[in-house]
Amino acid sequence: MLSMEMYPGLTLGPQLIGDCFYRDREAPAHIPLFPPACDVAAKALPPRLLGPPSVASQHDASKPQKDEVKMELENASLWKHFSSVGTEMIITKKGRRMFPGLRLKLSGLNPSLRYILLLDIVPVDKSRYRFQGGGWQAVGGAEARLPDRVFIHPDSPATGAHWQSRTISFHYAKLTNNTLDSQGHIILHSLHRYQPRVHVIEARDVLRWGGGQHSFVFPETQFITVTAYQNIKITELKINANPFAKGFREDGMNSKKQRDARQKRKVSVLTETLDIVNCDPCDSAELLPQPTTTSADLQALTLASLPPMPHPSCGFRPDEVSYQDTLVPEESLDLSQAFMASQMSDIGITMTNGMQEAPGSEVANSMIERSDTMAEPAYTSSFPAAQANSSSFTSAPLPQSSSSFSSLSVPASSDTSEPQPSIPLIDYPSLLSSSPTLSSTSTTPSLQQTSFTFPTPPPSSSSSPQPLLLSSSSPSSNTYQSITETIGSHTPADASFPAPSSTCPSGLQDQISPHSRHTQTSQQLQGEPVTNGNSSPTDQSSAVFIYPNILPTNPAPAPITAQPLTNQNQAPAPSLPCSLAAHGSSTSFPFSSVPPHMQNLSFPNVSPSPAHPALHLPNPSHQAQAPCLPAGFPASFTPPSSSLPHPPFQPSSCLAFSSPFQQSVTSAASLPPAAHPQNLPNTAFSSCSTSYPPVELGGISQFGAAAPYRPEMVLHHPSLLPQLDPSLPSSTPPPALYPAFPPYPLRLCQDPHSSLSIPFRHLYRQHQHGHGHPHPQGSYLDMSTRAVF
DNA sequence: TCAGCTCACACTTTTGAATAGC
DNA sequence: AGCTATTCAAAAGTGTGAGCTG
Repeated sequence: MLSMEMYPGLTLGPQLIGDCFYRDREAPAHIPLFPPACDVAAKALPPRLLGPPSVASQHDASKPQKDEVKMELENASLWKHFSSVGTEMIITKKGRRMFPGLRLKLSGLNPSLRYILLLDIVPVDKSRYRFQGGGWQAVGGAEARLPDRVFIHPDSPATGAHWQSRTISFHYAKLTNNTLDSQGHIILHSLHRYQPRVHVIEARDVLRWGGGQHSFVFPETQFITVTAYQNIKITELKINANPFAKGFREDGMNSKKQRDARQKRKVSVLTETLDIVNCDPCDSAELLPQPTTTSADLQALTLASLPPMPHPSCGFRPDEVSYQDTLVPEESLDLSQAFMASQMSDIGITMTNGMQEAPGSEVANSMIERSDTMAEPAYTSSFPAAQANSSSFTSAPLPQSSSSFSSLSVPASSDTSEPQPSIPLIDYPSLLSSSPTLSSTSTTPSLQQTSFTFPTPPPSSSSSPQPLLLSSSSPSSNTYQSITETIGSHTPADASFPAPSSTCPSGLQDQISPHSRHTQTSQQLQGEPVTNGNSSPTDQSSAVFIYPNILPTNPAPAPITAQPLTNQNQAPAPSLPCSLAAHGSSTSFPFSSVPPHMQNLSFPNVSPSPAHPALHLPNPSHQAQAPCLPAGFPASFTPPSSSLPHPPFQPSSCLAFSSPFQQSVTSAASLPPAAHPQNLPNTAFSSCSTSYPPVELGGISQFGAAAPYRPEMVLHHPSLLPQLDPSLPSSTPPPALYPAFPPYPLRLCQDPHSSLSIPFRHLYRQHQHGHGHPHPQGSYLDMSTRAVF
């Protein structure tokens, strides 16, 4: 289930609402892809079908070793170096990658189950920052929260074996400050402080958000967004650490010296051009390279005057400049110097590891990023300490103890139900530096145990949203593992990731098998190692993800009945009003922002057919109020900040906080309009979490004709759910697989369009061309519009 | 006036098509 | 004909700095 902290969009504050309505106006023809009926259906679903399996959680608790999921930040040292200076991330209109990138190591996953990895970035506080006096100062309040987007790792979904067999990198994720971004990049405000988060979700649960889900936060990955670097130290660090910026190094062709020389030469050439009379062909000879020249300035000048062809004497080495050379900076680069120098001895190792990486620049980057894992410099974040007055940092709820290392079981609703004004301000840097547990090789993140129930939010009267961070009332251990509270019910003990044979007609499986094969082929073509993932018998046939139906009639899903997280007040649903299940039409749904092999979501039971009354819930207000939202949902409701509370983490600490995705919008709605999330009472479960925030598939670049780079998978938080267009004609709906609300299996397909069912193709075209939407690539299956109904 | 943003620029790396060789 | 290795050009990523904007 989506927590409001995870997906602030769930709260649908004014901003989001406005956004939704804006979209609606702009695309009047746009039909909600995700039928509100589902919300209704979800609301009507019996609690046992919607909530996270508490029983499983308890069961898992008895077997702590089984479901403990660990995540390590492989390049933690690099991050800490940056953080010690004050990490800045450039954001541009076109999107900018993060550097350092998130390089993670996962363990504790079931090798045979498939998981989806998500990255999202949330504000740390509600402050805007300015670089003053050599440091960042909070100045004023943050700008309105932007639509939250989620970046899905391109490998998703992949088996646990796959994730655990390699370094996981999110370097494809891009950050932008373009609020109208259609590329699916993560939209951030400049001069704001953010915290990346990584979520691990069982693939088959991704669309139902009911299965085990783990969220991780690494404090050292916090950064401040900028459009131009403010801190020269950061610039130097980046230049020395990022291969793409090699040209700006002292010995690079784009170094300041070289640039100055070029500029000088340019002026000189211009002068010569103008002064034709005085032009002497021999004059240029003065600038010819002098092999014996040792003066850097002269060399630079010489280089500048050289023709494009590299000259042996110019200092330009076509061969890879050794890191020894490039990483050892000038005097001014004390930080990077110390750091890089400390890594030199390990480069060989890191290179070796890097070669195992996925294709792409990651290897190059990994060469550097990995190197950081070997050394552990003293880490002191340069981010301003929380200031009671100037920064909302102070207001952020803070985990109350260092015990947050341990994963927390979802606490009782009372755990965090009280505001935490009394929580001492946490000086993030100091905490980090004082951490005794700082790992020299990796960082174990804060862990956020969340449960997804998606797309069928548990209807509940529960009104208690779950703060992202829970005060660890029961830090049971110092382990950094999360305890999957819900995985048990959804995760078969065996490794099989079943296209539930028992529930899935063979016909469908046959139908989708080609996709499965195709997917594997695609992966191979992409050079992505198809590792253990396919070794599993289940994987062999499960390229098509048929999510176990959680319908009342479907016995497959395990005992979700007794989950403590589930809203016990959920109204029983004798029948599912949601038409999705009724038709049982297998509809391919392209996630443009999803990796090619994942671009299609098959909704076996989803029928876009307008014939289904349940799909006709075009009432915008309905969405706004949602099934989960009480009628009295305050229009002026202030979206609870998803800002991360200033974590009292210790640097390597695993801040375990239960922030189940099962965030109840209802609960948010029930809060005082101005309620701050941090002050919101914590509920272990949510009633209709996912129903509300419409899942918005933000920029689906894959759909675009010209995806600038590898498919990035960014979802708008409010719309992780593929939406269905009830108005679209349903052509030859496949036989219903499930009588009731469908589980939205994922269908793997290389070409999203080819596998699209007609209705969805139409939908896609509609998005792309239909109403003149500014997004040229039509990349947005912008689920956020769902909120507009 | 100035902080912040945009864009063009030069450089580097990555990627994939084209080609050659076996 | 098929496979592998090499070459090369285009695309993409990077920080810089001038110019623009509010």
